[in-house]
Amino acid sequence: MNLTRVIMVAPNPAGEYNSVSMEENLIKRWKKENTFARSMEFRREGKPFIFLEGPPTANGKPGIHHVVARAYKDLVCRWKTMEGHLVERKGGWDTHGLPVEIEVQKRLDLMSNDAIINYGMGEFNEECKKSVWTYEDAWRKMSERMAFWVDLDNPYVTLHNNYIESAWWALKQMFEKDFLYRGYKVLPYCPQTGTSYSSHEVALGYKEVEEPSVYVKFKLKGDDASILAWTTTPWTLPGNVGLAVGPDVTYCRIKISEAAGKNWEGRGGSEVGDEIILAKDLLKEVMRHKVEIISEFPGSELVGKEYEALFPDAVERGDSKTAWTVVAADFVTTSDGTGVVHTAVMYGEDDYNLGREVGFPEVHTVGMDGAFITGIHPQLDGKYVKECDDIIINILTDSNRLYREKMYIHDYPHCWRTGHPLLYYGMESWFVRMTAVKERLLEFNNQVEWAPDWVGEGRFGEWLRNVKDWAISRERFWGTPLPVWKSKSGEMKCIGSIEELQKEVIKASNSGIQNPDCPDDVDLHRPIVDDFTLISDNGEPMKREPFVMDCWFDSGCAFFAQWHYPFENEEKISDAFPIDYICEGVDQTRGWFYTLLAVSTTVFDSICYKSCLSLGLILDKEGKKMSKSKGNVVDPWHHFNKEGADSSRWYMVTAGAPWNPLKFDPDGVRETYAKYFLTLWNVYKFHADYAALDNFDPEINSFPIEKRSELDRWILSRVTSVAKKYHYQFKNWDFHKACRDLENFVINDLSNWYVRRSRRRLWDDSTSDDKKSCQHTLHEILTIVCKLTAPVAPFMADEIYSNLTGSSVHLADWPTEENGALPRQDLDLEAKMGLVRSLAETGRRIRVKEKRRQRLPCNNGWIVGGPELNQFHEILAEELNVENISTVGDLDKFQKIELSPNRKMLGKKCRQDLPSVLEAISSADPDLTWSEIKAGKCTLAGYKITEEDIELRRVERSGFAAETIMFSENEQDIDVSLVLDMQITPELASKGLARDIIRRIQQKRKDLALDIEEDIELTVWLGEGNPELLSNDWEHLKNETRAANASLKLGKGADDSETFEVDDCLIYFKVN
RNA sequence: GGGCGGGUAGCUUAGCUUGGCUGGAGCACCCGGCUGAUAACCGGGAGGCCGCAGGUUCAAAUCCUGCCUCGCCCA
Repeated sequence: MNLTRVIMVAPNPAGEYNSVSMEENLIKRWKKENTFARSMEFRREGKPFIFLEGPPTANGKPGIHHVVARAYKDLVCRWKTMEGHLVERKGGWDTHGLPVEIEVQKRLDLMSNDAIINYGMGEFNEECKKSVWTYEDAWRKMSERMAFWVDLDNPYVTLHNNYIESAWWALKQMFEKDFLYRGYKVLPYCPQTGTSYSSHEVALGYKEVEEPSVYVKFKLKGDDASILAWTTTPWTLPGNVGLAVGPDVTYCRIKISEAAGKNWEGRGGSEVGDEIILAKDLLKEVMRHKVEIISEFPGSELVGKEYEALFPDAVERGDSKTAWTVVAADFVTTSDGTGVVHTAVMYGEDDYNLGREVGFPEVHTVGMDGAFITGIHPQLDGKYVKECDDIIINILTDSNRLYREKMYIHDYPHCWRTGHPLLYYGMESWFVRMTAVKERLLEFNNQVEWAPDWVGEGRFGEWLRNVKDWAISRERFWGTPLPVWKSKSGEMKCIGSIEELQKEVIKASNSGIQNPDCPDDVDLHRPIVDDFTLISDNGEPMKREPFVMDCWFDSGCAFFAQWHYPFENEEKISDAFPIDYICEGVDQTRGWFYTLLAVSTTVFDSICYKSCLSLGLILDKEGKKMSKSKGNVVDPWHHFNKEGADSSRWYMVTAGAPWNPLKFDPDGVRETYAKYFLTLWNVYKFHADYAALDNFDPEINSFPIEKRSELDRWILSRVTSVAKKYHYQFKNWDFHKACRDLENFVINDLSNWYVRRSRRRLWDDSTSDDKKSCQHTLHEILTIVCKLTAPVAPFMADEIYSNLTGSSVHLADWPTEENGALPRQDLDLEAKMGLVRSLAETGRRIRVKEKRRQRLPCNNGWIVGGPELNQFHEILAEELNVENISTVGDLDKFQKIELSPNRKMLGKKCRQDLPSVLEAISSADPDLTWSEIKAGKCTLAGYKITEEDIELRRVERSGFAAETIMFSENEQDIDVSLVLDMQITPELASKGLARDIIRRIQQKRKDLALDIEEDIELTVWLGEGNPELLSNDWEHLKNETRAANASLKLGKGADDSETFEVDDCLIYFKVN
C-alpha cells in the first residue's frame, strides 16, 4: 500500500473542550482536505467492502431515528475502511410513491383520482417531482453535521431516467422468465376517492361498527339438503361462486325436528324436516331449532358437490368447471361462522387466492364506483353496496335461503379521508411470481448473516415461508411506469430500455400509428410514456398498461440501478455484487430487505446482501413511537448544537443493542458528553499541554516499553486487552458492549487511575526518563483509543489524533495484534494492579469505618496474603496515605483472640455460680486460657471449661484496623487483608494538618483562577486548639502552594483571612 | 387471530445461551470522603413479589407451560 509517510509532530496545546465549534471546524477541515475522498483513495488497492445505502425520501424532515440508522451505517463503513477495505458510499434518494402523491394531493386539495386527472396528470407529477426535494437540504445538512460520510453529490435517484431504465430492464428480465403476470389483487378500496390503500393507511381508519351478518342456506343440487354458510358482508353474496370447507373438519347433516320457538328474532327460518349441513362443533351456536343429527363426515366428502347459485344472473360461468361447487381450503376453521366459508372471488384476499387455485370465475359484481353493476338483480342494480344489506336479506328471505340474521360488532377499516367504509375489492394488478422462487429465497436467506439472527430466522424466514406473489403495480400517477404495452386481443410487449422504446415507436409510426417524438432523453414518466402507442406483431395497436410500479420495486433495484446497470458499469455488478452490508430499521424486513432479495433472486438468481443489520425502533423517553402527529419527535439539532454529534452518536450506540428498541433520553446524551467525552478530552489535554510545552516528539525520543514503570506497562497492557475485545465485539455486532467497555477503560483505568497517578510525573520541569516514559505511554494509549473511537465518534477521535500525529485518524489502520499496533499484554500485571486498586479502595473504606480522615497519614500499613506486591508499595503508600507499607505473613500480630462465654452451655453447667465464672473468663488471659482449653486442662472458678463453653472471636488489637478482600489467582480465590496503623503521633498530626491547609490554599488558588506557575503571598495563623505544624511540613506547604512569600503566625487570623476547622483546631489563612 | 421481541430499583439497563455465592451497574436522592481532576472520582446508605401463576429441580431472574401487558410486523 502506498501510504504517505506519517510525519510526527509535537502537538499543540489542547484548549478547552467545545464540542460544537470543534465539530464544525472539523467538518470544514475535512472538506478542505478532502478527507472522505482520501480515506477511500488510500484504500484503492484494498479489498472492496460493498455498502448499499437504503434510500430515504427527502419529502419528510429527517429525525433522530434517521440519525441512529446513519450512525450505524457510518460506523461500520469507517471501521471497514480502517481495516483496509475500499468502502465506497453512494448516496440515494427514494422519490416515487404514494406518500409523495398524498403530500401533493393534500396541498392541492385533490382528494380523488378524477380530481388529479382534471388538474392534469403532467402538472400533478411535476408537483410531485418538486415536492420530493423539499427537505433535501435538511437531509444534507443533517448528514454532514453528524459526519455520515456518503456521496450525496452523485447519488442515485429513483426518478432519474437512468434509474428507471435499469428498473425497466429488470422488469423485462422478469417478463421474459415468465415471472411477471397480470391478475387481480384484493385491496382495501375507497369508491369515493377511487383509491386503494396500503396497509399503513388502512391502519389509520379502523372503527368499531355493528352490522348485520347472515346465515345463508345453499341448496345442493340432487340432494334435499342445504349447506349453511355465514358472512358479515351480505353485499358479497351476489358474487358467490363457491363454498369452502375444511377437509379435516367434521361436518354433520341435521334435520329440523321441531318448529322454532316464539323467541325467534329477525328474518329467516326453516321448516320441520329441512336438512342442513354445517360443522359439528358449531351446531349449538348456530342452530335455533331442535335438530336431529342424521350423519357425520369429514369436509372432504362434501368437496365437489354442486349447489344452486343464489343470484343466477350475477356471475357468468365462463369456462369454470368448479363454479358453485364445494371446495377444500386450509383456512377454514370452526372458531366462528358455520365452518363453511362463502367465497366471492373478487372481494376477499383468501377468496381470491382460493378462486385462482381452484378455477372459479373471476368476475366483478360491483363497479369501481362501489355500486352493483347492471344485471345482478333488479332490486340491486346500480345501488351502493353498503346500502343493500337490507334488500339482500329480504331477497334471501323471500327465496327461503336465509336461515338467520344476527347483528355483529367488529373492527372494520374506513377511509381515513372520507370516513366511508372501505371495500375489499379485486383490483387489476401485475404480479411477480415470487411463489415460483420460494425455495431459492429460503436458500439465499440462509446465506445472509443477520444481526440479530432472529430477524432472519424468525420474522423474515416466516415471511418467506408464506411468500405470496408480489403485487408490484399501483393504479397511481407518480412512479416508475410499468413498461408493458398490450393490444386489445391481449398481446403484450415489455420494454427494457429507451433504445427499445424508440425502435418500437418508430416501428409503430412506420405502420401509420401517430406517435409523439421519442428522443434519447424522453421523460420516462406518466403521462409521456402513456402517449406512445406501439404495434403488435399482428399489427394491432398496443397501449401501455396504465400502472406505475410499487415504489418498493424501485428501491429493490438499487443494487444495480444505482449504477445504471446493465447499460453502464458492467464491472460494478461483476466486482461489487452481492453487497457486503446493509443496515436499516427492522420495519424494512418486509420492505427493503425483502424487495432487494426478491429482485436479486428473480433477476440475478443470487443473494443480494451478505450481512444485514436490522435496527430497533426509536422510541421517545416514554417508550412511545416517535411520530409527527404525536409531536414527540426529537430534533437531532437540539443535541448537535448542545452536546455535539459525537455525544449523540456515542449515546445511541452505547444505550443498548442496535436491534433493541431505543428509548431516546435527552439526558443520556448529556451524560455521555459529561462522562466519556469530557473525560477523554481532559486526559488528552493533560498530555497535549505538557507535550506542547516540552516539544515532545514521539518519534525522536522513543522509549522502550521494558524500561517503563509498572504503571505504564499496566495501562499499555490494558489497552491491548480492551482493543482485542473491542474488535471481537464489533465482529459480533455488539457495538454497544464494545463501546461501553472502552468508555469504562477511558474513565476508570486511564483517567481515574493512570492519569491521576501520573500527574506529578509530568509536573517535573526537567525531562526525566520517568516523564518521557509517561509521555510516550500517554501518546500511545491516546492514539489507540482514538482509532477505536473513530468509527463511532469521528470528530473528537480525529481532533485528538491529528494533533498528536499530524494525520487524520480516518486514514489510520485499525489497531490489531497482527499489524503490531498493540502493545504486549501482561495479564499478571493487570491482575496485580487490579488488586492494588482494590486495596486502595479498601483503605478508604477502613478509614470511613474508623473515622480517620484521608489526609491524616498513618505510620504503617501492612498487606497480609496475596501475591508479591513489592513493586507497588510506593503507589499504595500514596493512595493509602501511609508512611510505610510492608508485607507480612499472617494476621496474628494485629489481631488478638477474645473469649466470649457461651451462656447457654455454661448456664446449664454452673447454675448459680455463673456470674463468678463469667468474671473469671473475662479477666483471664485469652491466649493462655485458649491453649489450656484446647489441651483440655482449663479450670476457672472451680469449673472445667471446654471448647463448647466458649466462642472464640478474632478482633484487631487496639491501634489497628483491618479489612479482608478476595483476590482471584489461577482460578483460586485467596484472602488478602489490609491492616492500617491507627496511632496518631505529633509528626503525623502535623503532616495531616499541612495537607489540609495545602488543600484549602489550592482551592483558593483555583477560585482566584491563578496560573499554575504563579507565585502567591501567604499568611497562615495557627489558631484556637493549639495545632502544631512542624517546620519541614511548613516548608513542604510553601513549596506545594508556590508561596514565594509566606509567614506563619499563632493566634486568631486577620479580619480578612479565611478560616476552617480541622481536628478541633482553627486555622486562618490569607492568599495575596 | 398469527409471528417476532420486550417486561429486572423512581428512570436507563447488565445477567438468561450453559440454573448455583448476597441479582450487578449508571442516572437521580441522602450521608461522608477525595481533588490544581471535569458536568469527573471514591466509600457508604436507601431503593428489587426479577410482569403474574403453575411446573421441572436439592436449587429458577435464568429451563418448561399458561396467562397478563407493551411494541413491531402480518391478518
